Amino acid sequence: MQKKTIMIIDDDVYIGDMLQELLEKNGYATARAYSGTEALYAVQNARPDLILLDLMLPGLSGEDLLPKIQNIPVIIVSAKVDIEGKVNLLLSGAVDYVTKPFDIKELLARIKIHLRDNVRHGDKIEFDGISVDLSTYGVSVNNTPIKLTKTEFAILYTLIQNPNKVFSKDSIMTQIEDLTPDCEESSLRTHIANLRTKLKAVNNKDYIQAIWGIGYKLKS
Amino acid sequence: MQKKTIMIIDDDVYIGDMLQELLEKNGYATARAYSGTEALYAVQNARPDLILLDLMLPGLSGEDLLPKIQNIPVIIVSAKVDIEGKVNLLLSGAVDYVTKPFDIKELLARIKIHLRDNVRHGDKIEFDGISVDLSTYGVSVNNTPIKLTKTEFAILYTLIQNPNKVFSKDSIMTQIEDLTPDCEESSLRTHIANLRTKLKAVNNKDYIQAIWGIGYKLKS
DNA sequence: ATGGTATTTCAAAGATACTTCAAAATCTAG
DNA sequence: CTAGATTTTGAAGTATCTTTGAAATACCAT
Repeated sequence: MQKKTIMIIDDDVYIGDMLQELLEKNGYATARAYSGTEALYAVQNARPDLILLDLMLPGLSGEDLLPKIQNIPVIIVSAKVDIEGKVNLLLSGAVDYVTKPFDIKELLARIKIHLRDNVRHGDKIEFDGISVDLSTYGVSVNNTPIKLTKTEFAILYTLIQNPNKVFSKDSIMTQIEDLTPDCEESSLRTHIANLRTKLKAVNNKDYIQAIWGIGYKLKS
Repeated sequence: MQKKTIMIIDDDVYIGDMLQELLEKNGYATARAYSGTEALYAVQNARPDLILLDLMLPGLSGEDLLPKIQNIPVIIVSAKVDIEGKVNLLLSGAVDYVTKPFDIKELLARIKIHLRDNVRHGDKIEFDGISVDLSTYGVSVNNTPIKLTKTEFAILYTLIQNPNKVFSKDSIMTQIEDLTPDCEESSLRTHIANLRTKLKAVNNKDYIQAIWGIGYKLKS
């Protein structure tokens, strides 16, 4: 899988370097910007997957920059006093914030959440046109509702937690064993086949890919 | 329109304050409770339209509090919930959950959804042509009054709290057990059937849908 | 290429859950 | 106490889901 790019917008070189090193050690590509005005330009060029934004910036301030960034998740990284009006920040486009000095693990965890390739709205998860809602047991593909049995639902729900991740047959069976305690591999194969057919019926796309000798994954 | 009241049940003052500020900026009235036991009392007094509930509470835990809250949509706000736990929470009355750290916009979106599912005027709830009035025990479909037994009323009243949400048979039986303490599954099935028939008589629409192996829901 | 193995597909049998129905038991109002 | 309404129960019928196994196909290594 291709590396995700995270842009660090901070005029403090020391902190910026530290963040950059941290992120690269954790498998992300990075880009930097040191002022608000520069950032505005750099975002267009680098097209990062996520932005870490310091509020205290020379030139255009972080608060002013924020509304100009569209469609890229922004995490505010700033001193606590700056974040007094945090609600306003969240309303003007930030997806999250962490205060300096920050906990490294927490920052990484939040980055991970906002980089997910599936989208969660509470009990509803969406991925590449598939929507799965746990509270209504409703599933739709491209907004067309489809009807699944509870086992098929459980399998899809398992796979969509981590799109593109390969699940072994055993791990899938473990996940759904509360529902179907005596589900053998042969049954699972049939359930997968049925699930495939139902998903495919909408837009003729085969979402479920078999990884030979390993298991299955939900592919985009 | 009158402001909707949202009750925040969380012992973490920092998070609670943040939520309160956020909600009030978005036009909601708020109420607070800081422990499970306090919440139990406060819910009766404030009669909120929706509740945000943290699971880790001093005194009565969130899991224990949940079944005691009736007829008010509850969104679980908690650090970690596994899939197994989610299903149990949803089946025991929660309408949704968000995990910390959460995305503010998603939380607001979820709140909005659960506040508008059905329309409440005091004791009266309406959904898709069905009107249920708790104070008079009156029910009508497309303005045609129909006569329900008190058990049928209780079942419908449970379902209409959260249209489209699936209720397990157990959770329905729990909701109505004050009226009918020894209601077995077979009885419930008959009540559902009778309720169906009466609702259907007006406009030939089947409002109650069985989700095979899971439970029932009121569908639009 | 060829053999061995894994996956896909298919149909049918088996298991389970739901609906309907009628009768018995219980409750309630007068 | 009685009549009517409500609730419970169980059984028959129906619909749906799950499992199974065998045949066909696809994949991998030698």
